[in-house]
Amino acid sequence: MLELAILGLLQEAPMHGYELRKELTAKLGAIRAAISYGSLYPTLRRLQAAGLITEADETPATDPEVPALTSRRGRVVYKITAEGKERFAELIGQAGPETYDDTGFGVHFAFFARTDRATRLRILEGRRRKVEERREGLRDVLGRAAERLDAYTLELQRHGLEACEREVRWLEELIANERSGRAPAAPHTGTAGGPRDDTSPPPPGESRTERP
Amino acid sequence: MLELAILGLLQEAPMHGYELRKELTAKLGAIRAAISYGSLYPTLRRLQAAGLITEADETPATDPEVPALTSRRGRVVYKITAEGKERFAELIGQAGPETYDDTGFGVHFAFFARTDRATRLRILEGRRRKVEERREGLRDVLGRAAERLDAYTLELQRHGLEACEREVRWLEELIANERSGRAPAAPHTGTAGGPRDDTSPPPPGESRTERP
DNA sequence: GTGCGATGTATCGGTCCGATACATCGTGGT
DNA sequence: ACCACGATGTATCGGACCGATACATCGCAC
Repeated sequence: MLELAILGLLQEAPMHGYELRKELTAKLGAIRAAISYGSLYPTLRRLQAAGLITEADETPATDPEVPALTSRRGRVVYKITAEGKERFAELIGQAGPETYDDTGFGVHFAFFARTDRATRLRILEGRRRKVEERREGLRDVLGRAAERLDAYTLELQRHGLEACEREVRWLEELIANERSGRAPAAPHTGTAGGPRDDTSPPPPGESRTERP
Repeated sequence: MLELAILGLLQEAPMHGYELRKELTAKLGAIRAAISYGSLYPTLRRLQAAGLITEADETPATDPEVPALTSRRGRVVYKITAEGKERFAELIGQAGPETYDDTGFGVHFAFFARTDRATRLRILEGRRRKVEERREGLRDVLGRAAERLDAYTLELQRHGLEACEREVRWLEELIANERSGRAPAAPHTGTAGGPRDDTSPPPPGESRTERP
C-alpha cells in the first residue's frame, strides 16, 4: 500500500522523504496515524532500485529565485519515472482482497481522482461487499453468542455494527453519485498525466466519513 | 496486543490454537478481521517458553461423558498459569500510547470486565484524548489545506472526521456511565479469578459501537 | 468407499511500526 | 556573541503481525 501511496504522491510533485511523510500524513490522516520512517525509507530505496522513481536534482523548477543554496545538505529529492507511472496505474486499478480492507480501500480512495469511473465503482462495490460481510458477522455474534459474552464485549460489537452500517450507507451514496455522474471528482491540478475522466459536477453536499 | 488477548481468553477456559482463533475472532470481530495463524502459533510458543501458559491434558473437565477419545490426535490444549494471570493483570492495566490506538484500545475494551473501574476510566479517557487529537488534525487539514486537496481526499477526511466525532460521543457516554456506576459490566461467568468489581446494574439502553 | 469441508498445526517471506541515532537549519533569548 | 531548542532531514534495527502455503485427520453425505 505504501508503494501505491508514494507513487501517487510523487505524481503531483517531486519530493524528499520528510516531505513525503508530511503529505502522506495529511492525505491519509483519516485512514492511519502517520507513516513511519522505518517503512518509508526502505520502500523509497526499493522503488528506486526497481526504476520506478529516480533522484531528481534539487530545486525542482519551483521557487527559482533562491538558486544559490542548491542541494541543501543531504536531502534526496525523488521523482517518478515513466515505469513508475505505469506501475501506479496498474496498482490503483487492481482488485485483490486487500484492495477492500480498511487501509487498502482508504489509500485507493485517496487517489480516486487519478482513476476512471469504472474502477472507482468496482472498488466502491468491492468495499461495500466486504463491509456488509463484516456487518453480517457482527449481527451473527450479537444474535447467537450474545449470552456468552460480557456487556463490554457486546457494547464493542454494537459500536462496530453501527460503524459498518454507517459506512455502507456512505458507500451507497458514493456509488449512486458515481453512477449518476455527480462524483465529487475535482480533476486534480497536479503535474498532469492522470486519467482525468468524464464530466464531474459539484461535490455532494452530503458528507459522511471513513475511519478504518 | 495478541499476548494480552490470548492471556485474557485462556482465563475463561483452556483452549487449543484453532479454538483460540475462533473465539478471538468472535470477541474482537468489531476491531480486526481475523487473527492469523502466522502470529498466533509463534506467540503461543513464546508464551509457553515464558511460562505464562502450559499444555493442559486434553478433556478439560468439561464434557466428561466422552472420555474414550482422549487427546484427539495432534491438538495441543493450553491453559494459563499463575504467572500468566499476573502478566495479564499487568498488561490490562498498563498505559502506553499503544493502549490508546485503535487496536490496543479495542483489545483492552474487550477485556474491561476483568479490570477495575479506575483502570477503565483511565483507558476510556486516554482513548478519548487520542481520538480528539486525531479529530483536531482532520479539522486542521479540512480547514487549512482544503483547496490543495481533491474532492475525494476531502470526502475521505470528512468521513473520518465524523467517525471521530461519533467515537468521542460514544466514549463520553461510557465515561459518564462508569462515573455514575451504571457501567455495562456484567461480571463474566468465566472460570473465576477476575477482579469483578462494584455494583453493576443493567447495561445502557443506548448503543454506539466502535470499529477502529 | 470416497470425496469434501471443517478441524488442526506449522513455517516462511514480506510489510510496516516504534525506538533510536545522528546531523543541520533557523530563530529567539540572554 | 553565543547557544539552546525545535523543526528539518536521513537512516537502521528488532519486533509484531499478515498472507500464502503445506500438510494431516475427522466426520458426514452421497
